[in-house]
Amino acid sequence: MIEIQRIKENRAEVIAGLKKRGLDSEKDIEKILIVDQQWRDAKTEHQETSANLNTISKEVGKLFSSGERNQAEVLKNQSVELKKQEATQKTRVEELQNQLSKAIMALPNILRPEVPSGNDAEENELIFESGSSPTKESAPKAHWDLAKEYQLIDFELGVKVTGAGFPFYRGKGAKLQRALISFFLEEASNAGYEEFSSPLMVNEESGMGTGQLPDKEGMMYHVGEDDLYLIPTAEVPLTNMYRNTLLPNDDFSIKITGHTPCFRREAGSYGKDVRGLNRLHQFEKVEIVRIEKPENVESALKEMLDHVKSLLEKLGLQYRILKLCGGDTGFAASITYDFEVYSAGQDKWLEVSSVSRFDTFQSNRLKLRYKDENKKSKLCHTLNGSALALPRIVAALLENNQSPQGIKIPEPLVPYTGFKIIN
RNA sequence: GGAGAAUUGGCAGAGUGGUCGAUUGCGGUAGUCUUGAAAACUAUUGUACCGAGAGGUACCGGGGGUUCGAAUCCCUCAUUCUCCGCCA
Repeated sequence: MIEIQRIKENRAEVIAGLKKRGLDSEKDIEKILIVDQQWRDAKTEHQETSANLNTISKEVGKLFSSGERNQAEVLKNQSVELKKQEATQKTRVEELQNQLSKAIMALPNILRPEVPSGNDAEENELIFESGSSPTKESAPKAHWDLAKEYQLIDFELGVKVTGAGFPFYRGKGAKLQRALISFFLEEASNAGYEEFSSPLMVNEESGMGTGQLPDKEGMMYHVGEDDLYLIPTAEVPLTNMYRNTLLPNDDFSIKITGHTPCFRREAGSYGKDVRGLNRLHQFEKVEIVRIEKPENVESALKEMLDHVKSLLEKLGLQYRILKLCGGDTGFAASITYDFEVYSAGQDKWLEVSSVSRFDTFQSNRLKLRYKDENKKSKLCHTLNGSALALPRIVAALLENNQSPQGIKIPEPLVPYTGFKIIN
């Protein structure tokens, strides 16, 4: 949620920031400012009436206790009218308030100046590309064939038991997955992130806090009977731990990590994009989350990017980094960097991490604040990133490390898998 | 799932219809005293919002209601604890 203060003070900048998303927000902004003013006026008026009412009530109390019944009755009758007025004003304030917050909630985050303009993934900006794939095969196989050949993943079994997009991992496939999770968590720990194991379902308030609700309701599985949502990413529980929090000073830099399965409905996906491990309804991911004061955000972001880079390098994967253009950047983010690994068998780039800063967009919804050096409350900044999402990493490892002898496990991963090759 | 008890400021804990945003203790902050510290004493110490300001409004688990007036009465939901049932 954009801060109303920001809209008021930097109207042009806000409109420009939204324009980069292809949004013509001028009229919406205009309306927000009008409703905001109406709300303020109504609120002031209502408060005055309340103050009057309070004064009268106290007066009545005094008269009663000093025995002046008649006088008290007169005042009581007076207050009846005022009370009606107060109720009407209150309703109006609430209406305006709702209208206002709805309008503001509907606005996506303002993009940072360095975000390139553009409509879709085609126009993302390539900012880094690493070396080449280690595979020596002239016609490398796709991971779904390799998974079958070595009995690592069983897609059909998943369809039988649950449905498409819920595969079984088995044998060395399951172990590889477990090894990757441990490896990523350990790397995050070493980088100073505190590990959490979180709930996998969240309530509606949490969905609101990080911005999945109300805008992207359809992405999450909803358990109707208990009104809970299966998390689409660990970001939701990890960030919402800090909902309604006022940090006591500005001496903080919160770094948390966690592994969770992620559940996504992925309605409307089809074709080769969903083949094999490319897009699943349930997948494992290790997430890193940071809560920072504004001064530290830039360096935190760089640190996170370096962290993800180092993971991919340790795994020996060919990868590239994209700075997403306006049209491709998510609702809540002010800037996003995507990491993609090269998948030799499919000759395709697969997204394995998305590192974003949200500025105060989430913390405003979350009411996550800190006291600055002048003891004033200010909104924290939040950032998060995948480090990393598993299935596509598995896909890339299988495809890039294949050889006639089998699939070679990258050196740093061997202590976690307990085997060096899948054959 | 059933029965009972509870939920008050950073913590502990008073308060059952009328200057209660809330007694008190601890803690925090500032000061006095001290060479320094401790102790003692004094003062201060919640959050959000409206208002140019003076000031005002709201908040005693959440929501609703009764009343001129609610922390206090009523309804409802949530959470915690105890007992029973069930269970990894």
